Amino acid sequence: MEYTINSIAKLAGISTRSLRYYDEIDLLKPKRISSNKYRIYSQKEVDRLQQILFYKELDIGLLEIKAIIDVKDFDCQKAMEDHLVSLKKKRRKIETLIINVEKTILSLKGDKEMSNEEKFAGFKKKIVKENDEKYGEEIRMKYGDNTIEESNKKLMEMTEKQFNNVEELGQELNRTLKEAVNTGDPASELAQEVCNLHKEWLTFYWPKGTYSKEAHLSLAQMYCEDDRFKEYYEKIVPNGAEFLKDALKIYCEK
Amino acid sequence: MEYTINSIAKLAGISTRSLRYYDEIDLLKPKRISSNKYRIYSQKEVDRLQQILFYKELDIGLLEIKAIIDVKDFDCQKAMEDHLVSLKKKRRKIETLIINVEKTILSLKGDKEMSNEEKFAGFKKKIVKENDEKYGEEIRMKYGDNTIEESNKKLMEMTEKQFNNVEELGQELNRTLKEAVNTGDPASELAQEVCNLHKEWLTFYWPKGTYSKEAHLSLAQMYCEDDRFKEYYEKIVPNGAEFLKDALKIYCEK
DNA sequence: ATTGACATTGACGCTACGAGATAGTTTATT
DNA sequence: AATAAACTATCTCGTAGCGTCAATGTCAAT
Repeated sequence: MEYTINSIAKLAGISTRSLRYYDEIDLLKPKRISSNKYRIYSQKEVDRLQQILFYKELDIGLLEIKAIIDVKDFDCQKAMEDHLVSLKKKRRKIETLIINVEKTILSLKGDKEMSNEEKFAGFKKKIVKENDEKYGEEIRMKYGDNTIEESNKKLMEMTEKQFNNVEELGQELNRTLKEAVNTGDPASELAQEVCNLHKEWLTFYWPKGTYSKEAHLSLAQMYCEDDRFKEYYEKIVPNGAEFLKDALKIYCEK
Repeated sequence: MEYTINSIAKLAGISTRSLRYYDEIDLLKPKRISSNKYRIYSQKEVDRLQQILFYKELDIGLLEIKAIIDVKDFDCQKAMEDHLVSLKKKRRKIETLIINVEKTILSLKGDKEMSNEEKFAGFKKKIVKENDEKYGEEIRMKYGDNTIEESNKKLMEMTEKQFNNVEELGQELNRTLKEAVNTGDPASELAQEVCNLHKEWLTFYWPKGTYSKEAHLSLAQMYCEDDRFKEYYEKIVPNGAEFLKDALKIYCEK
């Protein structure tokens, strides 16, 4: 059975333009070109297209799809897991955006009730307390009482979603740190990505406008001097605290 | 105080390329151009840039930001609410992608436990039952027993998140339907968007590959002939069932 | 006078096509 | 057989928000 471009397009529910594009980028070549220059596809190409569309629905880029299908010993599972991570990252970003837009709308309304948030106040109070007990002293010493109060207030204002969000961010930070330590190079791209995540993570707990590279670096040094911090990061991965400090040094000074 | 392009860029933490681009699209013009063709900014422009960056952090497009800032009686709150809707839509999409990628990974592992899902099995059973009682008969008549069993199975396999997802989708469907009925035109863009949402909603409950425009259209006709369906959509908005049928006719036949 | 840091205006690249122009080919109708 | 309708082809521009050269001009310091 042979198909023209239109019949295969209708079969798959995509445009002929897409098929021409897939031909152009060598993702899906027609079986042959007829004498009148028409593209002729066969069942084999239909099958391949099915695969392409399957991965496309998962929002995977066309070039990666090509690799998945063509490269024989491609680690498909790893690709999917990586993709999952990037999707979760996007979700976190959107969650944050939604929360911020909602806050903006509330402030436009002049409405400061935030009643839903109060429902989680007890829960969050606990987190604040833990956070304060763990790191309160250090931050207080470095930046004064005002900062820590602001930080707590900010935490109090977090919605439950935001909390989940930052929890997930923390997990990603830890996971990426582990990977980065394996590279052994605090200047590696991965290590600098860790710093980015760490910065994101920090800005959740530090009040608005507090963040600066200097403060970030100073915190990094604390990480190694203070045994409690050190222990925390060592538990995640051996040499974690030291590595993070080195990476942050490079990150903050460039 | 006057600023060069570099100083203002560092101040705001963005690239000079961005500032040139903002100039190009008339989003942020420098106060004046010096004799050597350099862009010179003043405090006023810094303030404006702050505003721009605020909205940019909410992921609002530059052209819309321009409107928000420049158009005096711009309904900012409505813009934010619209934006919120589109963000939630994106979130839903990503949630679905995540679920599908997770399923793909599971099937790659050959692991069919889905233990987390089972936690919600009881909860979902209830939903399945309700769904079955409401619409089971009709679907059974039209498409046979096999389909409804598949449908239930599919529902059973849904994670709680997916459930929330489809709930939200249903709400958007209802909301959009209300708006569309107000236009009065079943061929309007909004009405056709309703059809799209309805299709999306259906594909959650119909087993894979079942969807066709014919089946969709046939369902639409049921909506009007059957009082229970009619009542359901009438409750959402007067004339809802009739309008949806007309819109779906146009949608399915084009 | 030279160097280095900063400025300028292009122009291409990125993603996955949509849309349109223009031209040739096949199929259906009169 | 003539004509119209439907289908095919290639080519080009546009999308959003810049990053990244490239080529060139300007300013401050050595």
